[in-house]
Amino acid sequence: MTLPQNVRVLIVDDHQIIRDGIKALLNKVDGIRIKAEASNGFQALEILDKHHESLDLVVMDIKMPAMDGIEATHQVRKKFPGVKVLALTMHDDEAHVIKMLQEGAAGYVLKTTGKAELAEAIQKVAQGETYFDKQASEKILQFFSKEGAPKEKKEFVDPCLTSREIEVLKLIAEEYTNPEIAEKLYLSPRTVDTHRRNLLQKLQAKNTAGLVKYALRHDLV
Amino acid sequence: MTLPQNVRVLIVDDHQIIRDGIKALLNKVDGIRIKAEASNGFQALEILDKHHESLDLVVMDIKMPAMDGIEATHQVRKKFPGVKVLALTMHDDEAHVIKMLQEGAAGYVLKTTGKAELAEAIQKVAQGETYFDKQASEKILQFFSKEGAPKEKKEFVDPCLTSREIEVLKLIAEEYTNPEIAEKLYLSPRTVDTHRRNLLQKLQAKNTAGLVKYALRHDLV
DNA sequence: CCCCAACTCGGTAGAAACACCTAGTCACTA
DNA sequence: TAGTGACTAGGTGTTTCTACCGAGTTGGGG
Repeated sequence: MTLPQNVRVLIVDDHQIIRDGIKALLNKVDGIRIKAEASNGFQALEILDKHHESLDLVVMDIKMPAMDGIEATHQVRKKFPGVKVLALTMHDDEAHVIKMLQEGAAGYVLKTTGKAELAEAIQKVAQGETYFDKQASEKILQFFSKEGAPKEKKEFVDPCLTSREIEVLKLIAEEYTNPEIAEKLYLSPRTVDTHRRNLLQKLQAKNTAGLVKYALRHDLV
Repeated sequence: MTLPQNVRVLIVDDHQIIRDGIKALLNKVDGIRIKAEASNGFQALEILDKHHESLDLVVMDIKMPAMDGIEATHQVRKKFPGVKVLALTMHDDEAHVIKMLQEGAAGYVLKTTGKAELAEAIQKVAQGETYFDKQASEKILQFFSKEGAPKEKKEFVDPCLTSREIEVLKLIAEEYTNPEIAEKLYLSPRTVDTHRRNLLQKLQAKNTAGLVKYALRHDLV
C-alpha cells in the first residue's frame, strides 16, 4: 500500500458516455487502471463476486436502474469490506451525500469536477483516506448547521398550531394521558380533550400515533 | 476576494506557547497575517466587538477556560457572520468535531498537523470553502456510518421483540387501530391486543405514544 | 362595537386502548 | 418426553380516546 501500486477501479454508471468519459479521463493517469465497468448496481455486484480480489475501488453513480448506488454501496461494503467506494454523481443534495456516507462510501465527488481532482480522490480513497468534493463538504456542513441556524424559528414554524396546542402536543408525545396533562397544566380534562381533538383535525392525524409522529418530526420532544 | 489578499487572523488559545507556535509557523507565509490573539472565548469576542472589520478568520481552540471554543464559535458566527472560524485542537473525538461544525465552524484541523496544511486550511476557509483534517474527516464518517454499519442488525437488534411484534408495532406507528391491524394481518383483534400489551411491557412504554416513539427512533416506519 | 380566534369547560356515547387473567397450538430443544 | 417461547385467542372490566354537540370568557382587530 505504501508502494505506488496501481489502483484497480470498477466504474459503475448507467450511461455509456459517462463511463467512456471517465475512462478517457483516467487511462493516462499513473497509478490508476480501469479494470471493469458495470451499468447498474446489480451488475457491479456480479462482477465483484468473481473479481473482487483484483479490484480495489468502485467509482459509483447514485441514480441507476435495477439497483441504485446507495443500495449497491451498502452491499459492496457489506460483502467486500476491502473494496472502497467513491461516489461520483451529479446530485449534490444533502440527502444523497449523507446516504452514501452512511452506507460506507469513503469519498464523494461531483461529475463536474476535473481530471486532477478525480484522480486525487481515487488515490486518497484507495489509500484508506477520505475525499470530499468542495460542494459535497458544504452539503455536509449544511446538514450539521441545519439544526443550528433555524433553531430560533422552531417554535413558531406552525402557524396552524397555537401555543397551547403545542404544549399539549408535547405532553402527549411524552406519554402523558389527558387527565395527567390536565393536572400538569391546571386545566379540566375536557379542555385537554378539546385541544387534542383540534390537533387531530389540524394535523390530519387519525389518532395519538399520528400526533406523536408529528411531534417527533418537528422536534417538539 | 479573488485577489491574493492577506487573510487577517485572530488566534484564540489558552496556551501562550501554542499561540507563539502558531505565530512562528505562519508569520512567514504569504497571504496570512496574525493580527490579534486571545486566551479564551470571552476575550476573543471583546476583540471582535472592536476590530471585526479588520479580521477575516478566527483560529479557535476548543478547550478553554472562561468560554470554550464551542460557545465562542456560536457567538462569533451569530454576531459576525463575515468572520470565518477554523477549529484547531488536540481533540479528535466525534462529539467535538460535530459540535464545532454545528456551531458554524467551516474547517477543522488538529494540532498535530504541519505548517503547510494549516496554511492551506486558513486560505481555504477564508475563501469561503471548507477544510477538514484527515482525521477529522474520518470522525465525521464514523458519525454517519455509526447508524449505517449496524443497520443490518436493525431488524433483530431487539432480541426482546419478535417478528410479529415488530409487524404490529410498525402498523401502530402508521396510525392503524387494533381492529385494522387485525384485519391486515388476518388475526383476531384480541391477538393484536396481546401483542400490543407485550410491546408496552417490553419497551417500558406507558401507551401508544411510547410505542410510536420507539418505532420512530428505530426507523421502523 | 361587533366579530373572531383562542382558550376554556360540559354532556353524551361509542370506540379503542389498557389491565390482569387463562389457555390452546406449534415448533424447537433439552 | 417435558419444557419453553412464540403465536394465537378469549373473558372481563376499567380507563382513555375519539366524536359530535353546545357554550362561556377573553383579547385583539376591523
